[in-house]
Amino acid sequence: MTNKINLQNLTKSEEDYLKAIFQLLNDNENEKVGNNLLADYMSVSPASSNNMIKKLTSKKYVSSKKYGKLELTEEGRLVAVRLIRKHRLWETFLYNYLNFTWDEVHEVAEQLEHIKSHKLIDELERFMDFPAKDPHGEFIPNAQGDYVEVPKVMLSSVKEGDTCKLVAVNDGSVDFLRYVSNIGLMLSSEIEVLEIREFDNSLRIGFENKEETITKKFADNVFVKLISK
Amino acid sequence: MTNKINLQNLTKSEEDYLKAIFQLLNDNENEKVGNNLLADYMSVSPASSNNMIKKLTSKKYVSSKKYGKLELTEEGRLVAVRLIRKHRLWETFLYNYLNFTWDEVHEVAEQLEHIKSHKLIDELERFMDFPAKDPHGEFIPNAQGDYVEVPKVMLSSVKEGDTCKLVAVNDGSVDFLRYVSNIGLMLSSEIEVLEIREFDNSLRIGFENKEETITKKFADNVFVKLISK
DNA sequence: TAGAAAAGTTAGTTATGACTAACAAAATAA
DNA sequence: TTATTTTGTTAGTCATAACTAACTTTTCTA
Repeated sequence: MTNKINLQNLTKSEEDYLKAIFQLLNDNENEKVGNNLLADYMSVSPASSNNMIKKLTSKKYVSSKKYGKLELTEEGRLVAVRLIRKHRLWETFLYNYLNFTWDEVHEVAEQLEHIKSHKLIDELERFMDFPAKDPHGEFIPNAQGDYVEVPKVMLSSVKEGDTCKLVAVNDGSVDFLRYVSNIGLMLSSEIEVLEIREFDNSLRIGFENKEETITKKFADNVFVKLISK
Repeated sequence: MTNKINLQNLTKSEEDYLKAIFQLLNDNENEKVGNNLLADYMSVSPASSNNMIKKLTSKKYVSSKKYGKLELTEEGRLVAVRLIRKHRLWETFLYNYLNFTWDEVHEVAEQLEHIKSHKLIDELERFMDFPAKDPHGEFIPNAQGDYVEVPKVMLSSVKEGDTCKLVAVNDGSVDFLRYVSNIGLMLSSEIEVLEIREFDNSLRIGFENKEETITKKFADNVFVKLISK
């Protein structure tokens, strides 16, 4: 009888849930991550996710109390980070070697990340010469499970010519949110800063074949992550 | 209401069974392929495989009658060949690019073959510049589903220096079978023909770090497939 | 050709991971 | 602070794909 947890013997479903919990905890650093949020993220009923939470809690990958918030144990976190590592390495492979486009990589990587073989993923990483970031600009965790987030910065601090991805907006005002979506920007939009006008600090930005001029105040309220190859 | 069969919507299990039936039909060209053989090959109980046969028959991938022999429909054959195509392309990738050895490739390819993406496999094939054979020397079927077997030849007809794989023995005599296994040869053994002595047509062969001398009569009763890169 | 062995089938059970419907607890608002 | 909404839980059902045990059909063999 051993108390060592076998990280290999998880079902595809269990893996998907652990990754989802990790992502939700990361994306909602301060707010509570609960069952309904998870159910929504996984596109299942709250009953289904509640079942899985119980299972993962009894298997010591998740720590949760009745009606309480969700957290991952050290083992659960490791499983999730390894999945993200695999996902990002495969996305990089598909994008750099197999002519996949930015928007095609995710769906296939979602399948490939569940392939069980340490050698496969480590050799794939070596074959690609240890890439630091995936096609979306996110850091690829190493084999030890070290996870680093690309820092979130204000759009107004991005340099001319750089490309970035919209990850959050300052949601203080409803007007502002409506303004953002009217322009056509949304979460994950890829934005290129075409020109910065020193006169009034306004920015000319390009995204999805459109161009717009935005004010410094607007750019101060939009948060992005830099994408670099 | 359409009568077109969706080749994409099969479970991993259904795919595995279809591939197994295809392999068994190929390996036992004349003999009857039935439920027990399939169960054995899949390492499940006859009840389980019988269930799946019914399901695949109702879905028109398999044609079978009660207590009768198994056959694949055209759709079933196509599913199986596409799986074999994927399996062999992945094996080739693992072997040629990711430092996998001959005996490591199968297990991982067994998982990778179930990834659903036409683009993935066609681009992988292009990336490797359309390889004709996999690391085991088997032909890789094309995207249209054309399947060609590497011909089975007598070991006595293999040229000096060539490498081949044992695929069958002439099983007329129990003595001979015992002789073969005593030497240490078995199905799938990789055999290199080191020397052919013209004096008595005996062969010096190497396999799994061993060397043996065999007679022409012995070599006439061992069937192999040539392996070429 | 009758009886035994092998091959195939059916019935009923189990685990996983979905679902709906009904209910309980917590959080928010009046 | 009570009422209402949101969030979380439980009970019971379904499909997939495995299992065992019992049974039937077919095929061998004496």
